[in-house]
Amino acid sequence: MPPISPPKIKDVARIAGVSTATVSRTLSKPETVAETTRKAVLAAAEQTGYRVNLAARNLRNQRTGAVMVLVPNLGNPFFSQILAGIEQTLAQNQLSVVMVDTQQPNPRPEHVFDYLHHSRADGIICLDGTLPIEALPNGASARRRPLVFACEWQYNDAHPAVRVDNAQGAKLAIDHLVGLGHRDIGYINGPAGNVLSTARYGGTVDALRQHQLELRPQWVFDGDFSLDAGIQAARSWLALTHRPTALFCANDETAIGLISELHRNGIDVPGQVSVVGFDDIDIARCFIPALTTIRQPRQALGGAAAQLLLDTIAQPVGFMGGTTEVLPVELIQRHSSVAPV
Amino acid sequence: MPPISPPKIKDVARIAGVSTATVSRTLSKPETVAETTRKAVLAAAEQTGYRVNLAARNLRNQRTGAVMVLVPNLGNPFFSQILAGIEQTLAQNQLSVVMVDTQQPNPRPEHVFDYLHHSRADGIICLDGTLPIEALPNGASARRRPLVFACEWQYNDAHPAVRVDNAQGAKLAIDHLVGLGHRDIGYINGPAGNVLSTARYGGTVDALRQHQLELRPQWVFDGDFSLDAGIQAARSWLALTHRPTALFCANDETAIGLISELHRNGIDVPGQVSVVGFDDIDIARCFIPALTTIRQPRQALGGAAAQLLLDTIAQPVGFMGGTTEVLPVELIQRHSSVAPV
DNA sequence: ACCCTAGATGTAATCGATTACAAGGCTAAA
DNA sequence: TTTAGCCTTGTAATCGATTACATCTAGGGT
Repeated sequence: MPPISPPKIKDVARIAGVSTATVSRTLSKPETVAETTRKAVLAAAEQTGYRVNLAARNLRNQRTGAVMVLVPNLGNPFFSQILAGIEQTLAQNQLSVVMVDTQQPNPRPEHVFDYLHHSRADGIICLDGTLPIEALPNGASARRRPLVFACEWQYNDAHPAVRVDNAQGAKLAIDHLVGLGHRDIGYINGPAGNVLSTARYGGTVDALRQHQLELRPQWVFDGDFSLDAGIQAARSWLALTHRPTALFCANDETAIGLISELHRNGIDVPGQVSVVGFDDIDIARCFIPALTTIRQPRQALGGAAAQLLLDTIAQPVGFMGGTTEVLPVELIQRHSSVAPV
Repeated sequence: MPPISPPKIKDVARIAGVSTATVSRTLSKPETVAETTRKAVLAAAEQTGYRVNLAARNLRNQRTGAVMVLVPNLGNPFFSQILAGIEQTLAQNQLSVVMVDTQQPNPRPEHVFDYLHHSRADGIICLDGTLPIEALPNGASARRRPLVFACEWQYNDAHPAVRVDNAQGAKLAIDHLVGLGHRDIGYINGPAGNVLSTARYGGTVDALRQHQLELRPQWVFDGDFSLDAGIQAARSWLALTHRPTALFCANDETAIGLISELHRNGIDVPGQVSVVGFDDIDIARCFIPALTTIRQPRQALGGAAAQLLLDTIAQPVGFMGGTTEVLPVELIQRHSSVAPV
């Protein structure tokens, strides 16, 4: 069978016996068209199975109907709920979601510019705080599309952002551990240079200081938010002569890797060391021991970012304020943290 | 500052002192243009920061440069690796990825048709085996875009698909448990009507039969791939008078929910009951006990689906064969399964 | 009966790129 | 010198929808 070309607005117009302008009006502003005409057009549209050609509409309307989401690592399950929140909010506004993994194996720097280009999307949600978005060629920034950060962000940056209160999360965790009686507390960090790492580390140091405690350098373990980072930290902890009695991890995956490796080496959590995570990923409540952690509302965060982008897009041109929306975090107390022996 | 309109091909042409046709040719087929001209055009393009307008190009070229991925639940972390595989392969082919969650709160049936519409995407990857893609209005199927299924699929369906050998996975799990000495084996199913549930259930029954064993109806627990399904199954198992000594779960999340709830009720895994999962999600290796499971290559599966779609798109029009690519699964033996007491 | 207005519809320009075809310039063979 | 033929470039149609503006019709007011 030959490939039948899809019906165009012209076909509908011909069948309905009107002009293309009338068809277009019927579909977008039905109230401006006479009752009889409207019925005829809708019938013709129905009969032909007409659907508007988006490329043509977008070209004419100078928009794309799409939002680009820049994800530092699509394969990381942490992002799935955020993406779901973004998608849901945008779909309700007839916008489609284009996902891009910013950690491509072939990182051409001009890619970044392509992402932000006006003909690609009506706006951008960036989950990657390390993307060099300021280094754009000649005057490109003036014709950039609205961009909001979600989750991560950039310092000294004028872009709107939605994030959780990471320092407050760290404080909740530390207060909790100190409240249980811990005084020797270690910290497993996220990737160096990551804003979340920095904020959570800073919050940890500050919170400890408020309790007249100090974060000893040898009790700070490098990490990268992965399970393996937790495993590595466990080995470092085991090698210490003077061990902290509690460990706060920059995220749940690290906490889980940590606990599993400690368990493999005969160390019981929380019996011999308490552990607190960050994120409250789904599995945290079913881990053994159930993980004490700082919950961040991931889906809501995605939804808020999408809404903020929609608001920014709706603003008069040129406006690009730096609203930062900070969502609250919550301590979820479970079984991986108890009073020290 | 006023919004500067972005440079168009006309502007580049004017600055380079050539026609728009020459600019277009320089950019897409440089070898057809004289050396001198090429340099002038490239310089002008560089100077203005010209980027092609994709809506215009797509309209003219009758393509969209995008692939639509239909995900049954974007928030489910299981899909993240598959999505990463898809994105990576497509990005290498200059295609962008539009993600759609098929479980919208407002499920208009004509949405399905919109997804498949030619002006939305050059092709579709569907991870949702339950989408009613065959129920399309008048002749729509003739002008549909290539579609491949990944992970899930539809029975009696002519679409290409990439999946793992689910029945073989079930067989590996059952053979493993029987090899350990188990004879009383239960199964926790996925959602009713889901092709994966059906295939894994069927594989389980067949494998048991090969060992002259039977899957007792009261040892089959309903589920839906969630942690809570595992928790529910644990309660059902606890309520049994005659309990199976091993449980095979339709996926890892269910297995983790199951083990956590058993643990909460003082039942040790694998001491009192062995558990095998399916998927080998990241955390499986760090769960306590480390989960014995059936690994499916999720990223590779996504990549293969994307490649299969690319191949289908490249085929002469009209061709839409039903190649089904089946990837192998692998038993990953860890610590949640041991010989019965 | 006549004019004016509001409402309905059609005409044609427009969005920005691509490309079939035409046309010009130049080389080389006759 | 002429002409065929190649290489390069320009002209203008095209993709499909939207919409400013022009046009036409019907009805109301005087």
